Amino acid sequence: MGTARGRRPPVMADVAKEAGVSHQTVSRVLNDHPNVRAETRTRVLEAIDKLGYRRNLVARALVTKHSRTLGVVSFDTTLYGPASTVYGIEQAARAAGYFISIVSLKSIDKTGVRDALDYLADQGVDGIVAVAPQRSAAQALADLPLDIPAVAVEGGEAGEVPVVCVDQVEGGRLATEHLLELGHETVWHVRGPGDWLEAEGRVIGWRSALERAGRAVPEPLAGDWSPRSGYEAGRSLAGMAGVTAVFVANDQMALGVLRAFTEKGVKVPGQVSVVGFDDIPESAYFSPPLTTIRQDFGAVGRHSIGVLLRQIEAGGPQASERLVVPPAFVPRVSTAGR
Amino acid sequence: MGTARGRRPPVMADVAKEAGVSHQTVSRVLNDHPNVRAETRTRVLEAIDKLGYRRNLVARALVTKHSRTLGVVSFDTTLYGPASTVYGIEQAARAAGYFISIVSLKSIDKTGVRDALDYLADQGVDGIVAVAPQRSAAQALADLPLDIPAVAVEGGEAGEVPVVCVDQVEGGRLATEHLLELGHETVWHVRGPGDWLEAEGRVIGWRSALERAGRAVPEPLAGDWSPRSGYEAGRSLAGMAGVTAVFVANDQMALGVLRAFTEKGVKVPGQVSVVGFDDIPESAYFSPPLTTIRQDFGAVGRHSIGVLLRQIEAGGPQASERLVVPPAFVPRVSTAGR
DNA sequence: GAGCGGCATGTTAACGTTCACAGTCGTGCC
DNA sequence: GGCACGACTGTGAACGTTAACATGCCGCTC
Repeated sequence: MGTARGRRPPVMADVAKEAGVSHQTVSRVLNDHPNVRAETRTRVLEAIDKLGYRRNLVARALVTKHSRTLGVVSFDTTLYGPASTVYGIEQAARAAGYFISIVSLKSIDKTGVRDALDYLADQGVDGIVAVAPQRSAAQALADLPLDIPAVAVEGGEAGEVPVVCVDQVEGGRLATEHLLELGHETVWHVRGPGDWLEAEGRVIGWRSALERAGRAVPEPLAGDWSPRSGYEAGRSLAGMAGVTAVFVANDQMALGVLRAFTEKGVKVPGQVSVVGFDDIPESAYFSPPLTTIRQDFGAVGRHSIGVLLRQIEAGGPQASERLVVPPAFVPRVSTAGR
Repeated sequence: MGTARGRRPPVMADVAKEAGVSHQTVSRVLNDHPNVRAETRTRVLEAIDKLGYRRNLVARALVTKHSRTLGVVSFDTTLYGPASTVYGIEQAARAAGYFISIVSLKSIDKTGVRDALDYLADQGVDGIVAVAPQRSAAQALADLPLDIPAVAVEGGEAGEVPVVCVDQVEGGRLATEHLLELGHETVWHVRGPGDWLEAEGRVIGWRSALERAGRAVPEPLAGDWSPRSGYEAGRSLAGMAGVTAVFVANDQMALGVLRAFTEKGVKVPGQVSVVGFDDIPESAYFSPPLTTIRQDFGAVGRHSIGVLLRQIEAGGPQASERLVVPPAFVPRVSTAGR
């Protein structure tokens, strides 16, 4: 019928007039306020439907001071790990009725983190999830005086902000113990970049497993998560005597190691056993299929949103907590007994 | 210097009082309005600095009707392609001073797309980038009466909305011609899922190259992008006579094909040559390193934001355009002459 | 039947910004 | 000396929503 006068989208007042009530009653209907007569409610809903009214969330945010938007700070969302984490976060947030605003950082310096957080704070997010896998990022986050609820994912020692992470140490231990149980004398390690907490945790797990078993602890080889760095580590390892088992800190580097071994004629798992980390979708089809440690990114996302929302509902930073998600061992064919 | 902590954050009026001017003058300084005396400007800036004032973007958005936020709709951002595209979009948007709100869809039905767009529209985004690689998604987008500027990435035939995409047909052609030039009689194809426009484009490029050369066009094998489906296709191909060259629609499936060939004892590139698509970071370290077609996701992201911003600045949908990014051929060792 | 409490609704005032308009100067020109 | 004009600044009113308070009405209690 004669509804749309002008092109301007309808506002609450238009609905109110159409339904013959006040705009406040419309607001009440929209916010499920209990004290509205059923008959009035349906009349309002009909008017809303008829006019195609949509509530203006910006105006709402202005007065409530809640935008129902969560900020996410991340690094290189092209990598499988961060991408999966962010995906998990996004799904969990949307399920809870929140929007997600994302900032992907290239550089990891303190300024970058500070800028990203400011940027999000400016926009009026209700809370922030920081995927902070590097020591420097975690540090920057911890140092920042935050007036907004926040959660660190894969962040370091619980400081001000609660942390949700996968138990990297346990993962490193699982991988190493598996290799030791197969009868290997010791286990070599290709580690991730020094600044990454995940890399650190895996090293710790690996070392502690070796030490507990009373085995020699070889010097870890340095990698940067890329297949290329794994390839180079693999070339080194292939030339060394006595290497029969390698724990590589992620699947991509493990691929590089496998490649190097193939080129050098080193048989996997015949001569050397290899364990990766992450369980990327590809690793089941490496040559040979890679034994690895799986991280449940979905769970990490859900937990981080859970912790964050609890904080928001409580109206401010809570007692800082640390939630640890266990990793899972995924046996395939790249490992074998001595 | 000392921001008053614990107090209500300062607003424009506070700054105005501090600087001894009106709130409007503060607004002018903030918006780089020309008619402000230099001395006044510095006084205002000092007051801003002193109070630690930050402009409330929500209030600003309410009156200007511009949120400086762009919405992104995507599917399974866990996959390398979508993840990279979204990353490119995010970087380009931020460089242009825009925020990014993301919705990752699981299901691809029309309702899902509609809901996602509504969700973003509610939030007051200034424009929408839809990563719509499936026919159904592109269709849903085209059918929707959008009152917001939008761009489709990897969307189909240019309908109402402009499209930015990689030239998939050209990519398929490049891969196929490369194999033909090496002397192969014909080229087999493991295609992506039927609903995906990218899969379709690659099939078309492959077929047209074969037809132009007057070669037989084998029935393509169906895949779903996963390494597993590639593995199964590979097992089939390994059992067929006369297969010497295979063009696989993405690198992940190519990995599965390589794995199947390895298990069946089929030598690559000795007996069969394989070409992939995407150039994921891993593919240089497959066994053997994979010849493939690279997509420039960064360029796609930049272009889509460019097109979208042009539309926004023009104040509404423009003449629909179609921007095509060329793919690049990346030779490695998985292909060889007959 | 006066008083009271709860329900259903309306009225008015925020929220913090920008926009439209209205001043107030000082300057240059005839 | 008056007048127009431009530079600079201030005033009031939006924007569309929710919060706080006010108002009427009904039924119940004493």
